[in-house]
Amino acid sequence: MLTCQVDLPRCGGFLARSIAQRLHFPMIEKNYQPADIETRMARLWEEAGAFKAGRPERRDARPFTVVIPPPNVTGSLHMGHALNNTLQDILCRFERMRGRDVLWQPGTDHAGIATQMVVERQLMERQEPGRRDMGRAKFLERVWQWKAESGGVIVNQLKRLGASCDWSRERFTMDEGLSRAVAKVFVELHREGLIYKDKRLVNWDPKLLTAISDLEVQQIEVKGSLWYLRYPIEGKSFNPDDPATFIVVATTRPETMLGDTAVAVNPDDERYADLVGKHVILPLVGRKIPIVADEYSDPEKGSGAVKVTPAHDFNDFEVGRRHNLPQMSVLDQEGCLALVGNEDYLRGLPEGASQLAEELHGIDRFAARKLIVARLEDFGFLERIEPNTHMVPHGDRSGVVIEPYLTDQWYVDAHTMAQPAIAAVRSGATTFVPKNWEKTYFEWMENIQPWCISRQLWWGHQIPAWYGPDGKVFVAETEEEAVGNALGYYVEQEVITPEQGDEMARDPARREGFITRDEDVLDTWFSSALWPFSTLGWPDDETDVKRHYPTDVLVTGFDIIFFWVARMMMMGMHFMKDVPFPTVYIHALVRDEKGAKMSKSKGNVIDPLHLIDDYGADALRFTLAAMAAQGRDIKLAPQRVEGYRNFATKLWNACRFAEMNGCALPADFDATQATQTLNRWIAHETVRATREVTEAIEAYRFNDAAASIYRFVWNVYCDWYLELAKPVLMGEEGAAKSETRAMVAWARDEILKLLHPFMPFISEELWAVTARRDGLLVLTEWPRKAGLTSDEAVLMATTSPNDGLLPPVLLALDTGEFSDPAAEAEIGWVVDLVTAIRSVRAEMNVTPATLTPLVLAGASDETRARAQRWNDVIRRMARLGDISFADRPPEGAVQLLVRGEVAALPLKGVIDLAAEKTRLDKELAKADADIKRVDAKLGNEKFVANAPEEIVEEEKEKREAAVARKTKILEALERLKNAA
RNA sequence: GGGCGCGUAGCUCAGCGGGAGAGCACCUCGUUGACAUCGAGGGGGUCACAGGUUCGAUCCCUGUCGCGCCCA
Repeated sequence: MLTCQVDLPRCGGFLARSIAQRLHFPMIEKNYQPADIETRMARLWEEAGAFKAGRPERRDARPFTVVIPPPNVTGSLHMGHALNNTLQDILCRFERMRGRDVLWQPGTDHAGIATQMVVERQLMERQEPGRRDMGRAKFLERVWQWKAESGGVIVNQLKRLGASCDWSRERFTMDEGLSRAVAKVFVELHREGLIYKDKRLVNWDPKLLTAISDLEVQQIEVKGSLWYLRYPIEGKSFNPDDPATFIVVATTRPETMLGDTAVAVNPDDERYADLVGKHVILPLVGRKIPIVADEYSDPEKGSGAVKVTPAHDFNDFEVGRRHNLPQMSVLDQEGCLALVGNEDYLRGLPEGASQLAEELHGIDRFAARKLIVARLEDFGFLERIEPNTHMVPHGDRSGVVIEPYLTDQWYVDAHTMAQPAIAAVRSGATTFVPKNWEKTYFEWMENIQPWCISRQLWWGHQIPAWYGPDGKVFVAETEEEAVGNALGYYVEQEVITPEQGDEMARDPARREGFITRDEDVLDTWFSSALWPFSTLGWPDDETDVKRHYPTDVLVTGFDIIFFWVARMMMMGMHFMKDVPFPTVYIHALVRDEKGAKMSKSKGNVIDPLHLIDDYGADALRFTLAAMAAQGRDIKLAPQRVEGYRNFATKLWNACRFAEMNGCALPADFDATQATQTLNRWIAHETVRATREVTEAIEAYRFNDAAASIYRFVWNVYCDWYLELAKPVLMGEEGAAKSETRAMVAWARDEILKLLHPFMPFISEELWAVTARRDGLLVLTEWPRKAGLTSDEAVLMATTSPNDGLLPPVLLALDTGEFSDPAAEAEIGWVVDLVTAIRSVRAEMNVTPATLTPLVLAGASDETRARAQRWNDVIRRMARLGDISFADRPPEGAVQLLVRGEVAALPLKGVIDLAAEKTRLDKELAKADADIKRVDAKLGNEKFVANAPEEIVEEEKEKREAAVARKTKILEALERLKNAA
């Protein structure tokens, strides 16, 4: 314990420093240097294993579990990560200090497409053989190699941000355990019929050559055209000038006309009523196709007739199904016309059609569009072209136009799996914060489509399905099992002999070409969906699943509610029979200061690492927390970060001040037992701040929590408490001084605790250098709300959320015995008096060097006593000469109203009497306006009758105060007149 | 077309049934014993618009206008 017998400031820095050194803790450096602190504190936490879950002393504590939204292994920290992880870290550090056994589960996502693209690009840049030339095995080796070398960048960046994850438990979606979870889930869902293979239209990416899910498609508005084509009616001699010989169809995709298998008109469209059931001859191709009636065709749009191309359009696919139309692909994987050798296309075509096929074969879809339109025009089939702005699907990764494409893919029956997930949110088992996101969730879940989970990529979890020579599929968790099943089956079917079966089972080379594995991999989000339990060891070891599932809260952005949250809900409900988290906190998107989404192409990306370099991780974190109000996007201006860096500096200097004044906390100090009014006041304010910060974090109101601690530190502790304490700290030794020193240190320590979740680095550093400590701040107990007994605190830390032992009273306690209205009244008076004097001095242009006297006129005994007690402080802070008392204010003095009494500054000769009259007139007008407004209310019978009693009481008090004020102002004006 | 959200001080944003707030910017003053990364003071808003509910509306409801996002 440090009790300084020496008056440190008078001895100067040197002595203070040497005393501190003898007491074995370092002095606070003169300047706040975030970079230096961050490195050292990070190391300290690491060495102490501070973030480890399952610390022995917390074995019996209630766990608090959060799984990180795994960043892409290719990623680097952007503002969204910074926000997301800051908020999670605030919660984790907060609960850790509250005694919980915190597991913040970190890890990264293999990010199938993104990672494969990165490595492919690298191969290209190095002019090495491409993926296909290299072969699957070798390519995958390269990806793993890349992952080992540069895959961990983002993890280190998260550490720089201060993320208190249990890094010893870092997982990767493709590590062995998680891969086993993926296989098991696939096999079980397949067995239950919830995963199946189907041939239907998918969103095909012609650049990446893979199917993608609906969610990976972005609809982008494109200025295109609407082409009006004339399709000749069968049996009539086509004449471009005779509308009776053709039907006009409007299309945005003329190049797919080669694959048309019908023309559709609306059944209610009278214009075409007599054509339904007849046929048209497809221009250029010569194929005879029917005219069908279908609701899909909108009479208002285009010509009212549409061509139907079931293999290249999602709507047409449905129309085709309803009318039993053939599905005819005319494009290949890369979006080029595929006509030569295309049996579906060539079947039944007239002589000469193959010539067209040869001419157009292999041409890219967009070039083909031009060619086909030109050719249609040549023959009079093109009626006109209209400009047309419409939505065109684009791949979110490749950026190219997506092609609806007919292929075999694996699907999850999302509709069935969504039902329990919907019910869980309906019942409140999981709630969204803010609540309005539930609507978005329901909207999507209730209209969910089959989820295409297969990808024609190499990097990812290869689908655990094997095919026999007849295409029969064998799904199993391991190759051994699948092959066993397959060989058994074919032996039984007498396709092979038992001896052949044995050989194939023993030697993979022998079964090559007989049994082959599905080449495709799973959608990255398939493994992400298992994250809340796969990272806990499922299915191999359920110990941690039992302790940590369901997790406590998920913190994420709204942009991945569909991608991730919804799918975790489905998988969690299915495999764990419970929600993955009772609360989903959805935070905003971080935008640039103009509100634009940050993107590389716009060049408006603010790099969080640069902000950390410039202002420190603490300042960035505090900024993000302070701006994370629910329900609004964050427009980030770097200036805000600078402001919060200044806040850190302010705190730094306040701690230096405390140190220079020998402020230290005696071991047995009890803040509630303070005797000095000022000290009782700051204890009261500290408890209030504690309550505000605690309740705000509990309610996920990060901005309120940040605002509370900011205001308390700067506008209460620094601006008033330390200033008011100065005369005591500079004065004679004694009980008052000792208590004040202790209280300065106590409040400082409470501040460091409250601030820690937001600014972990500087708070930990200051914790270390301001006193000898038993342990790190990160593991120090959070200040309890007043009235919370230690038994209750223990209960809170050890009770599990579902056992109903947590009494509601713990969640809403007031300041209880810490409240001290008397202290508030006295310090409030000092604050008001000083503020009023400062204000009028500035207004009257009194230079700071001028020490004016103060006369308290007609002061009550209480005011006289207060003025004497606070004489030094008031004089120093308000730049006064001396303070005296009188029955009436002296003539020609400026008269201020402070809590109903007159404080006069005799400034005769210093001030401009006319200006003072103007000032008083203004105040008089204000008082009159107040009285008038209140009178209007109180004069309203309905108000008095209907308004709550306390509101009416309040209004009456306001009126009395305003009237009293007015009286004093009138008196002041009167005296002013006499002085003139 | 459907859904969600937002229009509050010059800027970025809190507040959300009972007298308009913060930070930054701006203006004035300041080498006061932690801090100029600071201190003191100040100016600045018919809370988008129009109706309605209410004793009372920036706040609740309806509509209009403007902006953003998501889904078709």
